[in-house]
Amino acid sequence: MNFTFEIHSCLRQNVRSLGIPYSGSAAKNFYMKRTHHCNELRPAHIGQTITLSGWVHSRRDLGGLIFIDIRDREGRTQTVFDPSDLPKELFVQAASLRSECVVSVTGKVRQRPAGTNNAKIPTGEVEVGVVALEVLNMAEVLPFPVDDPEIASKVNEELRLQYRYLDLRRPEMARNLKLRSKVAIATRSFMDEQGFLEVETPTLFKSTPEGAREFLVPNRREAGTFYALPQSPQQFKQILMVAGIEKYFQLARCYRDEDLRADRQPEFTQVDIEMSFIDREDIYALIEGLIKKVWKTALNLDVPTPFKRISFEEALNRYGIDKPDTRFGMELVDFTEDFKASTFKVFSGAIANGGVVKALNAKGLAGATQGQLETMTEYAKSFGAKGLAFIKVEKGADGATVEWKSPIVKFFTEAEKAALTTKLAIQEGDLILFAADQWLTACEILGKIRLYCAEVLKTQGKLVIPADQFNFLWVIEFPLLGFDREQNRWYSSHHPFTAPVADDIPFLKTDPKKVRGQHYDIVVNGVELGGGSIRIHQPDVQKTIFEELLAIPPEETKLRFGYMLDAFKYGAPPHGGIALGFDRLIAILCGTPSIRDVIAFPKTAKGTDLMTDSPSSVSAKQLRDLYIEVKVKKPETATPPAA
RNA sequence: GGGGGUGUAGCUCAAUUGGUUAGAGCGCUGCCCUGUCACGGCAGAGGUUACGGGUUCGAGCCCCGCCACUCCCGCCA
Repeated sequence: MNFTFEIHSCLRQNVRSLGIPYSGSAAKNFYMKRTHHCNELRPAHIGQTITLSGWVHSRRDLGGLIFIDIRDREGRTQTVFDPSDLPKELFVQAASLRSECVVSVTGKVRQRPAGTNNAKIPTGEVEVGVVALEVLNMAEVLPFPVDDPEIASKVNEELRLQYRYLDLRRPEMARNLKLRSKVAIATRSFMDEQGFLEVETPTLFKSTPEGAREFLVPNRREAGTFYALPQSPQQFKQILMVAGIEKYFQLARCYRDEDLRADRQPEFTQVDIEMSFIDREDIYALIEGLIKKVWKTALNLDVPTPFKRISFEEALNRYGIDKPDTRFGMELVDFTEDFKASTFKVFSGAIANGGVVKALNAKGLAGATQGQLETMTEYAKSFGAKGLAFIKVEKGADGATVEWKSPIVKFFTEAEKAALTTKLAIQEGDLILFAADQWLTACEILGKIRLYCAEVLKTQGKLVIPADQFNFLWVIEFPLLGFDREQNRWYSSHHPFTAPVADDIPFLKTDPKKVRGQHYDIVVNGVELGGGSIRIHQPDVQKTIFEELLAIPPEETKLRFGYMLDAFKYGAPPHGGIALGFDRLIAILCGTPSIRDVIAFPKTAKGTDLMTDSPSSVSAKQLRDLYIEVKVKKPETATPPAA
């Protein structure tokens, strides 16, 4: 009671000294400042008078006694309004509070009565006996609950994005943002310890229409010219190496105007890194150190290093994908030799055409439904295959012997069957799936099916992957170039600045397909976390790549990359770098499949922001200033003339 | 650009084969309640079944269109 008086008289004094009339507890500009966060109070605080500020998380009104849990960013604490200690009006005010009102509460920390501790929250041994309440703001009834994690996590994402400020109040979302901040800071401090400089690069850049579609920004000062938002700071960071920065990093915002996915947003953040006078090993060691520190900071886990390395070719051969999830087996097995002379023409014919036969054993999936087999067949067809060959290994009709149920087994010889049994370790209950096609296609078909089978086995409880298992992997020795049949020309598998492996340089002009790039991807649990390369630092090699292999006309090369080739003439050090997808990194650490859950204000699958309703149309004057004429117009919502 | 899924009360979901007045839990409003923490009890309000057409005696359900969200393919040097 006395304390209440003290606070109010103190407020009054403060207000008077500023010459502002004080209107009691309704004063808007001054309030009781918090002394503790809502996750802080423990038995050690018993007896202290403290102040909490935050939101009404939940209210339990027992009539003669009211419990209110106050929540702030850090946690929550139970406060008790007991009419025997309080002025009546204060108790009435407490009864009128509803979820998410903003309050400051002052009271005495006390032990909870025996048997009423709440083991679910860290502050559950104590409570605050309220002596003063200040309502800082009322809240309307919410469009969805933020206090119940079970319901809140199921709320339609559309609604969550529209009221993102409410969604972010949920402790689960607050935790994600907190972890993101911690990791960003750990990254900066690690890079600083390693001698890197954080340099900001422009986000108003030049259009370089290789690769992803760009966001364009019209230039008001010269009609018909545009900036582009960078897809990555690639060129700038290489120029910084020419500039002698030696070790650069940046938490860089990047923009790509491509369709979205759960793990792709039109703007995203990458940990962008570049170093001079290094080779691939230096990058591996640096990133392994960074990951170690990040995992320790975020999850208190010790990540073993160095990471395993696997070549692109081996990754495809064993897992059918260049970002393998190695937390489970089900590897692909090659049967090209075994079926070379098979009477089953689908197999032997593919081999005669220069293709391969591969198979995988989905252990325990013999009971696959017709629908599941159809889904897998669709995957195969999407790669151009005619169908999907399979064998269900099940108990025979007699209940004792094991039978291979499949439309194709009748074509197999005993030797072929024996090869399958041995190499795939076939047992009752297995499902064997085949791909017979060109090497890459066959691998990719089974790679896709392998992941699908794992999903099915997971839902059936036959495959269990611990949540804290992180299989890091370097994928290396990618082909430098791919060939586009339709356009009849070579393209960079990654980007045109990637240096060829030194031993392969002679093949550049004779057999480009054979040239491996000094490129590396860092993969964890089937997710591509990042990638990079040692760059070309000799202008003549770079020119060869641009003009002879990528067949970009010299004038165009000059127009688009001239400044870079120029820079390289004046002493470019050997250099290389890497970029890690920061949003994906945080999503993995948070255990969520969608990066929207780790971005404060993400966009929907159509690239809109439901809270601000952007993108939106602009005024005719704005368009005129930018020399822009809009040809296709969205029908405007007609404003009815005023009555 | 293409394929799949979803859309019913403020929220999460039901609604048999197309058949009476579209239900439940939570939330909300009112009343009661001094140890709750998913408080409890009683009562009540709340619906253009996303939207626009169509078929039918009759549509939440079937058909066509359209919008939004979502997952995937293409795309993402």
